[in-house]
Amino acid sequence: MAAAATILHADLDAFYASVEQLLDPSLRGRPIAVGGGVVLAASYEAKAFGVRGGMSGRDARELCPQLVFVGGHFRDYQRLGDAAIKVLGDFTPLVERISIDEAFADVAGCTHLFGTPADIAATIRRRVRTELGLPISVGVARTKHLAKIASQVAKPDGLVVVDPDAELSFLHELPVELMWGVGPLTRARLDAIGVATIGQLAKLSERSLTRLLGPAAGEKLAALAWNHDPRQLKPHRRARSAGAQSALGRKPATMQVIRPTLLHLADRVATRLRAKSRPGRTVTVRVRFADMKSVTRAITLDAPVCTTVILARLAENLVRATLADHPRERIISLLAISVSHLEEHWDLALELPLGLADDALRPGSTAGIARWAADCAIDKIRDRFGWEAIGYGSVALAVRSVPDAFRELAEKEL
DNA sequence: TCTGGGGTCCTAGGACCC
DNA sequence: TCTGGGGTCCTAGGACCC
Repeated sequence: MAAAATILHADLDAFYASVEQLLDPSLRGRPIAVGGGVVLAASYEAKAFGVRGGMSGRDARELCPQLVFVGGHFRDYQRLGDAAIKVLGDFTPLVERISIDEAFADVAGCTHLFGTPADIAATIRRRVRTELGLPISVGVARTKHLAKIASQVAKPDGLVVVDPDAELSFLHELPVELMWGVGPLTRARLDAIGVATIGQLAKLSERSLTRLLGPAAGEKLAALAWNHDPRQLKPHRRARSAGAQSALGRKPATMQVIRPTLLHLADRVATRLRAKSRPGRTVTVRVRFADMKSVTRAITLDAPVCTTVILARLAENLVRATLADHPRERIISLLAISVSHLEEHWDLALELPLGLADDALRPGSTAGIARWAADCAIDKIRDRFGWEAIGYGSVALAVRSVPDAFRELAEKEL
């Protein structure tokens, strides 16, 4: 007998757009897009016209002239997303949140209290609908991969339970792009050899699959196509990196542009690292040029960093080196900073003199202590009066294309 | 003409160590 | 002439996800 299907995947439908339609009833039933220059989310009515997230506002309006653009109520997205995930938590502590609007849950341990997994899924959908006013789709299956696919199939506003005895017949009819890990490139490669469904993919020989996609990806997809999903549900995953980026349009690759932008990005990242006592040892920058090609450059330090100006200086050195390697590139379109190799928990008060990696910049300097103290003071003022009350990089604020509140929605808990 | 932002994971090659 | 083998860490790039 097959194991029971106890994994739920719950996914709020067209989340940001649904919240806007909830807050403003006049928007219900109409094609709407959250955002302006870029579509951050589209309602189902807009999706019917081909409007998709990530699309430019202009392209979206071309597809759907009556499209309504709405400003985002970002605080409400956070509040309602948290509330929906909390409904899952009322049934089991085994909840793995994937993003603001999506989570896995394993209900194996609570069926004696709340009924079958299908019952629980139906209750969750009903509660999210009545208590929050939002549509949510749920997939129920034996594995994460199947549960995730089931919730996609269930959309919009549906429930799909995959019977453990009928998994392959469910899976093999579906298009390959529903598989976890099949993006545009893989899909195109499969399409080129006439493979459109997961069943067709499953029938490929291991050799032709690895020749097409490489050994690791080929093996992984073959396993998933035959329904072998080793991934366990992990309730408490810690972030492995934290970063920030800023699209610049087209700007000359000069220090007048680069320095304030990097300071602003470093400020965002380092503040988050300090708030969770998680400095990191590896600093990576990304520079995107006018042709949208980007280059990364990284350095790994002996001691972790979380001081704003030190992170900014390290990033500046990396960007300088990158530009030196590409002397013909005069225009940049994006800068990014990311910090990885994060410490689990760093006691700043105890490790201060070693923990600042200031040596990497100025051997023998004790200025790191003063900088750290300055950062702490800024953090405290912001806690009381808000982010904009004080800080670095105010020059760069003018070029931001996306509100900070939206950026925060995408940030992972460190 | 323009093309967002924050992440994860994987790979390949090289340095280095035992 | 040919020339270990395994492991770890690091960098750079790329595909993918939400």
